[in-house]
Amino acid sequence: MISKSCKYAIRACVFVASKVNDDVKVSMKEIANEIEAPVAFTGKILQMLNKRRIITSLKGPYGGFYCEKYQLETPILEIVNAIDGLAVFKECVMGLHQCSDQHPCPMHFEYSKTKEALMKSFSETTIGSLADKLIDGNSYLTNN
Amino acid sequence: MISKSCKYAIRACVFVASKVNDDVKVSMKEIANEIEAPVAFTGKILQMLNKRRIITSLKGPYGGFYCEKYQLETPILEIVNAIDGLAVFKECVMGLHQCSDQHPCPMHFEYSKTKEALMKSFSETTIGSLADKLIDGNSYLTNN
DNA sequence: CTTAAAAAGGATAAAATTGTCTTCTTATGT
DNA sequence: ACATAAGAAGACAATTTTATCCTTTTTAAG
Ligand code: FES
Ligand code: FES
Repeated sequence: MISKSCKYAIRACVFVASKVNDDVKVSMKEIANEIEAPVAFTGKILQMLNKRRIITSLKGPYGGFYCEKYQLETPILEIVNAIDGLAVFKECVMGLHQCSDQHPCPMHFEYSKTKEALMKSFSETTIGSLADKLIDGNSYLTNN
Repeated sequence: MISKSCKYAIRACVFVASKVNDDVKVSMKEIANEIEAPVAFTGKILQMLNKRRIITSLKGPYGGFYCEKYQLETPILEIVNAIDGLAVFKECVMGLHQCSDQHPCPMHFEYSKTKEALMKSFSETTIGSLADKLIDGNSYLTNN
């Protein structure tokens, strides 16, 4: 569905966002530890997210990653777009080069509804709303 | 969403199934050509599908691949299972090792509904029904 | 029985994704 | 200014997925 990198990215964003009220920055290491990903690889992902202004980074001592208020409103769709692109929501299930009502594959009319729904759901869910669920203790970011 | 191999597999099955009334066998080459995949790679995929009895093969001159009547009832889900496994329908969107109501990630309750719906749709759609849509001319297997 | 056509199987290779290591840059406190 | 702590960046390595090539086996027709 979505790539491993993208899953790391979503978890990282939600984790960082969940710290916004504590007004602390979290380091690459802390994030990598939380999301159970290799540190250096986590770094790469955080870099991309920072470039896209999905999270914010600050170098130097006492530096790290954090979310600005406006960034809490970022839809999860933007994370997916930043890491994997939007192909998963647009491509044909059967691999035709174009997915369209005009030249549909046999699964198109059944399947494209689900794709749309999925994309809508990803675009309406914000990083902040997921962080809130975490904070409320209704859900988890780590295994066990 | 699903792998390139799996897309090839679905298209291959539907193509083979669409020939069932003509009572002909189709060769690896013909299939590869139709689904726009490399011949040898198509061979590997057809091999797996044959092993799982999703399609049937016959070696030798006048040999090739075909669908037996009962195979038309095979759900698309079985093709996905044969090539990619069912992980896409079961795994956590955010990458937790287990997806469950007891230990949900923040996206779980929103997302797992869609996953279920998708899996249901894949399990209720048969190879034969897709082949029929092709035959009716309502849909296409090739680009352009 | 021989020949030939086709799929099966195994070994390799290319490309994409995921992961690692080292050096460079920036910010902070003294 | 200096030392240090952190992310940024680039080169490289491992793994997985996709693709190729060659040989073997099976089958049908003559
Ligand atoms: S054309 Fe295949 S899903 Fe739209
Ligand atoms: S736990 Fe993440 S989708 Fe179910």
